[in-house]
Amino acid sequence: MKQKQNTLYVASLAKGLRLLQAFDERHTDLSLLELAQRSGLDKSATQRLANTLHMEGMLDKDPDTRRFRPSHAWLELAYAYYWSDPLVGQAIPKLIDLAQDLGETVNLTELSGDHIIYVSRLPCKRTYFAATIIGRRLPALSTSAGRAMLSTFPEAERAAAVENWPIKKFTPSTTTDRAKIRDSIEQAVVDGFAISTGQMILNEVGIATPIIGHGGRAFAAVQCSVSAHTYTREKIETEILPKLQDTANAISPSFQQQRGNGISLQGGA
Amino acid sequence: MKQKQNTLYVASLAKGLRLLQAFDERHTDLSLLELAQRSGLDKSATQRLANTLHMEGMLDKDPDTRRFRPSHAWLELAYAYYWSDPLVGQAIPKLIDLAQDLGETVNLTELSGDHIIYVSRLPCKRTYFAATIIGRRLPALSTSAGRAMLSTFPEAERAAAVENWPIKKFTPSTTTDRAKIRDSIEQAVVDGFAISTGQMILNEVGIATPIIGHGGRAFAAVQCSVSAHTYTREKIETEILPKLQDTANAISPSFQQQRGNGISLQGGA
DNA sequence: TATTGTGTATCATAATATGATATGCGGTCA
DNA sequence: TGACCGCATATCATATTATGATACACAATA
Repeated sequence: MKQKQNTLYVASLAKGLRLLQAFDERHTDLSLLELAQRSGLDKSATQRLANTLHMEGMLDKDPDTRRFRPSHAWLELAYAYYWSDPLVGQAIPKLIDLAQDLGETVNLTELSGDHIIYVSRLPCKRTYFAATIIGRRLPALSTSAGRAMLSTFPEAERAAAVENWPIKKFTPSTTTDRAKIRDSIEQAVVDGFAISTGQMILNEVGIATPIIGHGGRAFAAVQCSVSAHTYTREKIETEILPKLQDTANAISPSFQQQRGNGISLQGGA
Repeated sequence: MKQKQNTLYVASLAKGLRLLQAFDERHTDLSLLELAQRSGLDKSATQRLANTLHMEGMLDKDPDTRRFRPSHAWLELAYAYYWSDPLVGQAIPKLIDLAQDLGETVNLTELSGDHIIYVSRLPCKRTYFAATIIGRRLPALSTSAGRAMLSTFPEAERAAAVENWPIKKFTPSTTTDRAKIRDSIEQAVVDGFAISTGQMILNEVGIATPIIGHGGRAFAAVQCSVSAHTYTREKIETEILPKLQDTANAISPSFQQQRGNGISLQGGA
């Protein structure tokens, strides 16, 4: 295992973290060997590290199948995160009101490097599972929320992001043409909001308004997802947008701190 | 640092985890020295471990104040947890419907040792912050959800739990008399649901129905919190309870796996 | 300017993690 | 039934890796 430079880096800890990150939507429970394969560690190391994580309550272990799974401790970490994020406390009451008012699913998203992450979600209607749980990361360029945030950035940064940030194709109608994405963002600069259709799921419309923070830049957005079957563009602009913008504007002034732009805060390479 | 037995336990990893667990509702961001104090590690160890966590993206670091904070990665872990918990996928759609139907806050809780933990929350009205975020752990005996789950346990285990499990006083009206808690649970055995008043917050009423799992035992519950000012006991029993029970019953049959009773799954001591 | 409380960097030492190897255990197939 | 296979678990000598005392840097305060 490569030592990342030296003496200020505890490799064992990093390896242990790699084990945690081996779990995702497609890998919900893992055997020892699977864990070893997914983490790239050898059998012995995996054994010791997984055992340690189990002892410390970070991994559950099925006594019959001997397979490991995320433990409740993972939710406790999320709990601690929420208290530490100054935006969440300000936003949640207003988001609750908004969701009840609209009767549609409302999300709070933050910028995390070149992705957005769902920090808080208030589902009001049944949808697919991934749309109901927090912590999901998506390429910023492919989401209404990401485009809304980017629209508050200086022109040069917007251009750089459009050019370099990753894109992923989720549906046949996901936009992979960066020129079109640029247009969408530039439109958001004018409008103050962003709309995207069918980027993640067919016939799903996302509407997002930026939460303006430090220096006029937005690192968060209020987002709403509705069905294209029940909402026309006009209906969205008259019924949803004003309330969405009011909510974002109401959150903005009470939130002064910058966070999570992924350049200054994150270390490593 | 004591080596927990030997050779199958990586102390550095455990120490790193202790650093993560140093963050909670009262400690949202920590300096290096605070981190050292709260984790019980010396300055050098803390420095190396915190630096590693930062490099790996598990801790954000404010470039000005040099203080550490939980990173978005903590939410990603929660995301992975949700996929791994077989109950959540079954429950969420039904909980959404329930919350919309009732217009009141609905929670999904699971048993985690002798505590309950909020796994999913669907707030419909403004409340205090801690009631809106997932991952909160509370002593099972002090909650309607915990009592509802316990009511499905064999008599001997119920008795043992009432006697030994922890209690914490949150409000002046939190019940600390274990005899009364026993009565409350025995009543739930008969009724099939549990109600508690003012345990966490004054004038807050909690109503919970167990989600029956493996072998008739419940390790999860559907819970609803309402204000005693707007709901009488009768109103709760007629308007809320039937729907709550329907939801719990609808989830139960589709959920066969046992999880998280905290005895068989957790290791260590 | 001196001082205190921080964060950061360095380094010799030994304690700690390493990973090859061996054992145990439960299935599956002939 | 017996041999086999896959996987989890245990062991142990080795040197790689973490250790923590110490020294330095920097900012805020007095």
